[in-house]
Amino acid sequence: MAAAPRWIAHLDMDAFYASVELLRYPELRGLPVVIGGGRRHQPVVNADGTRAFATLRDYQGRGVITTATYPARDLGVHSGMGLMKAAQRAPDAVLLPVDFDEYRRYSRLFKAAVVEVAPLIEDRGIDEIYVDLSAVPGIDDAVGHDRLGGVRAVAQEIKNSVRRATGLTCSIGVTPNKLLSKIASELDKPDGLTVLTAADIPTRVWPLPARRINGIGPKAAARLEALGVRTIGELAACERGWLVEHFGRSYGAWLADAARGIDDRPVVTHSEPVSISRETTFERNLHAVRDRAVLGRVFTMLCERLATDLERKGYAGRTVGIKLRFDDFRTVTRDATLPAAVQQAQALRRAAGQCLKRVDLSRPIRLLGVRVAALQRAGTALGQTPGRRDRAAPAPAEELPLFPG
DNA sequence: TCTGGGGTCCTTCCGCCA
DNA sequence: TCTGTGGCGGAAGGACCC
Repeated sequence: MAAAPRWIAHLDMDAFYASVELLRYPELRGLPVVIGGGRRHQPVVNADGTRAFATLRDYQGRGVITTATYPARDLGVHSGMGLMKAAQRAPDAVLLPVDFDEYRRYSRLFKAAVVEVAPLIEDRGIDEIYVDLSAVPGIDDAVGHDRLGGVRAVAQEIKNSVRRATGLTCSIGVTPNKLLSKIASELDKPDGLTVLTAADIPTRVWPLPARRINGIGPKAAARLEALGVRTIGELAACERGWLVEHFGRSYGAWLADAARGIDDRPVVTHSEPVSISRETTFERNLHAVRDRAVLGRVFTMLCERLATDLERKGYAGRTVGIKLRFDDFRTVTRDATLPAAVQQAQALRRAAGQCLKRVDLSRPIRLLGVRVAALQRAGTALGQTPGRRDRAAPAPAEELPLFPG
């Protein structure tokens, strides 16, 4: 029996963080604004009640742009760009600090508004979701001569609901699967609504760059380009076997399907986290010996924050790991699996300290992170030993770990 | 003065063990 | 007893995403 046809929506909030900030600071509408650089650079209220904002020219540090308004993008700055570099291109652009608590609040608001219309949603981060519309009443109804009128009406209702709840616009793509919907939601940004069927793939999808497929990143796109494949259509014209030869069995076969618009992944309405981590990039590179004291304090602080996160979310984890990035941007990780799950900062610190001893620390360090994986619900499983027999246990931690702090 | 922070998933390698 | 094999879990790195 053929699977029932599906209608899957991808909803993406338009320039989400920047739009939330513009609700708060409406006087910035129409101006180039970038969000990024941590929590510094808060606006200052003048004596006459007006607000003074920092500009990019004031910025010193290693931050990157998290989001930019459309006028800022017109000046050649975009998310991921270093703020120092952006300052050269747009020194007068307004700089606002990130406020994740506020973005999370609006995230909850818009998701709740969608659930009112269609309850089956999959969280894909703070500003986007997938929605399974297949069972929404009226979805298959034609409207006048528009065979897809029901789909458009439901999608428009979702957009209206989000707008009412938040004052923000979003873009929606509706197609038979998640892969195509993700592409479709970007076709008419901002405030877009795009419905595609399989019949639209050759005209609407195939002309796009291969990079527009979610899962083809900069590396894969460059390799495809080197093989003479630039568009999704050119990728669809490649033989599956040839793609498997060049990209491996799994990824090659996936590329072949993706280019043809084939994707049967379900909308997943519930998931558990796999890992939780904390990391920080230093204002200046630190040296393991010379900056031992400050490294130790940061290391302890990261473990304490991680422990707080674990407790708040109700998890403990058996695998504790560290991440280091050196001045040459090389990244190394080390992790260790413990006999029992841990949650407390001291236990994390002890395990992470052991991991640290396995790394050559002769190069200057720019980033330090701590991670916990193999998560279990705290309380139910905390302290239980694993089913599998332990590997040879590492020697007991002699105290005086690296980075005392 | 390049390049944040918090995630997921996949591949490869390695050691252990049946 | 020795050697080969394959499964499995853990470790490390990399690509990708928001």
